[in-house]
Amino acid sequence: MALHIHNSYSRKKEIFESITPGHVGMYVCGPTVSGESHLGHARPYVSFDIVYRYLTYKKYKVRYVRNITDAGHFEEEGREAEDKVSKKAQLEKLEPMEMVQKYTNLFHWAMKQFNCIEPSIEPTATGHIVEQIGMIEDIIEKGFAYEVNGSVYFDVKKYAANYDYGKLSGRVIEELLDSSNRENLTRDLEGQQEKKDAADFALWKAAPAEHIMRWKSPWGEGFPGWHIECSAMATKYLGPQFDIHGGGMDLLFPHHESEIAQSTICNHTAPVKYWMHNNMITINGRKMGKSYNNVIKLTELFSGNHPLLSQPFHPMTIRFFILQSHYRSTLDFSNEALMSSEKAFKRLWEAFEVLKKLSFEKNETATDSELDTKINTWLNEFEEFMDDDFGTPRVIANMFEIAPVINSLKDGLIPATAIKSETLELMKNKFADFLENIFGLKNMDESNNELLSPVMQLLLDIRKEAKSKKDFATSDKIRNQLIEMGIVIKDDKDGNTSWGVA
RNA sequence: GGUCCUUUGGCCGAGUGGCUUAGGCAAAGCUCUGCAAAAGCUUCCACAGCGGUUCGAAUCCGCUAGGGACCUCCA
Repeated sequence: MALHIHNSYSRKKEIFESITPGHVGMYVCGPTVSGESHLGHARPYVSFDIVYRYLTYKKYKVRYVRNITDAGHFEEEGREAEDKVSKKAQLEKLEPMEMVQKYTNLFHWAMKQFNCIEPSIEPTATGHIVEQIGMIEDIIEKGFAYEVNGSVYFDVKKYAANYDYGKLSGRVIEELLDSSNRENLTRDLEGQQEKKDAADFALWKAAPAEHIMRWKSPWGEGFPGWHIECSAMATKYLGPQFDIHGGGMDLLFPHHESEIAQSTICNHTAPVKYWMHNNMITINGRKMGKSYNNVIKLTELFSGNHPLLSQPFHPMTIRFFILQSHYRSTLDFSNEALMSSEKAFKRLWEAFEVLKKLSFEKNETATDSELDTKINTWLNEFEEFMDDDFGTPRVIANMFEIAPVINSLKDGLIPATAIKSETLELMKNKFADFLENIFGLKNMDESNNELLSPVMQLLLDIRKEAKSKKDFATSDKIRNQLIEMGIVIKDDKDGNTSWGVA
């Protein structure tokens, strides 16, 4: 089965065929670094990390571009028409670039915690003012934008007369153009008057005097409009047409719709072959976002320092939590759900560790051919499920089918001869490929360091001796005290004892 | 108000026109164990309501009810 991707543009699953054989160009809308990332931000970056990793697994050479929006998104229709970044900077008494750097660093740190692979190129909006201005000039020249009082607007009505504006987001153009249909626009919005039509959007905004971030342009000092950076940078690094553009569903309109319009005018072609949108993370059924005041920041999640959290959560728990649902479904967050994921992930990972150590003599025929066949089916479905629009939850379900088999093989509850050696090898390969390489998961327990291991071994030896003398007071003391320190020891069936962090 | 989406067992979450017992967590029982923990086995068989299409629907269609997203910065 070939890879199928749900294309938001057609609202259907389509067979994935890259524009250039063997290569994939992928652009994902990155963070606005005017504040700390929260749980909601984790979803797209983990989801598209999986896409990136899976495409790589499928032998594609992927150029993965993810921008940093450090010029801020401008509230072009906002009450005070001010730059989010500059406003907060004043509150915090920081240089705008200092603050932007701070949150960029924090974002990178969080991505590393999540074990997300760095994008191939991570362009910044401030670093591409020239390209953005160039693109705007081009659009004006082609007659699809106009200047008013130092600002430049895209002429949506003219565009819509020639192209399919609104298709991606399912908008009806007449409705957008007829402002009386939109209650929100009955408010008195600044800057609205200078537009030819309410549906027009800004390509360039003249900067008010108090605006800190500003650049010279053919239209005076100002700053780039809301959508142009992605069009400019995607075009620069991926060309006029590229394979995948990703982002959150909330960006469908107007952001991505506008991107299509801008790029189409400049490049005479629709920019993106496959649009992918991840769904939102909700909390008590409501989207997590600043406007709802229900944000849990990543630092709070990792530290457990939040009223809704009973404990800290490891980044891998969160990653696993995200993978347990499909990227196009809403995912409802709760402390309980995360605790459940933590436990599940631990169990799965331990089974994986056990699997890596299993080694049996060569066995050409399975005495339990039914089991052997089942395992092979489960394993082969890994790729089949991923090919079906990245069905990570189903892959995980299959892994949990196999986990008891692994543990039983280790404990001898299932004899080694039950399955073929090659089946065991396939298990090892598939688990390593999918858990580590594609899902990007890794061990939560990093305490297995060189200093601690021999010390633990010593303790376990002493305990073993005590047990053999039926000195349970000593053996229990060791076990209980270790538990207090957060280390759990487990007596295995083969007489050995393993340990790990609780 | 407009457009679109969604509604699955105690909780989280896949899934599809006719055996998937999806899976996880929680709970209960059992096995193992000096006792634990871990592990294994077993139990818990849901698909908002009402109609319709069909030989057959949780899965398709319609209506009703609830929830949500977007229309404004938003992952």
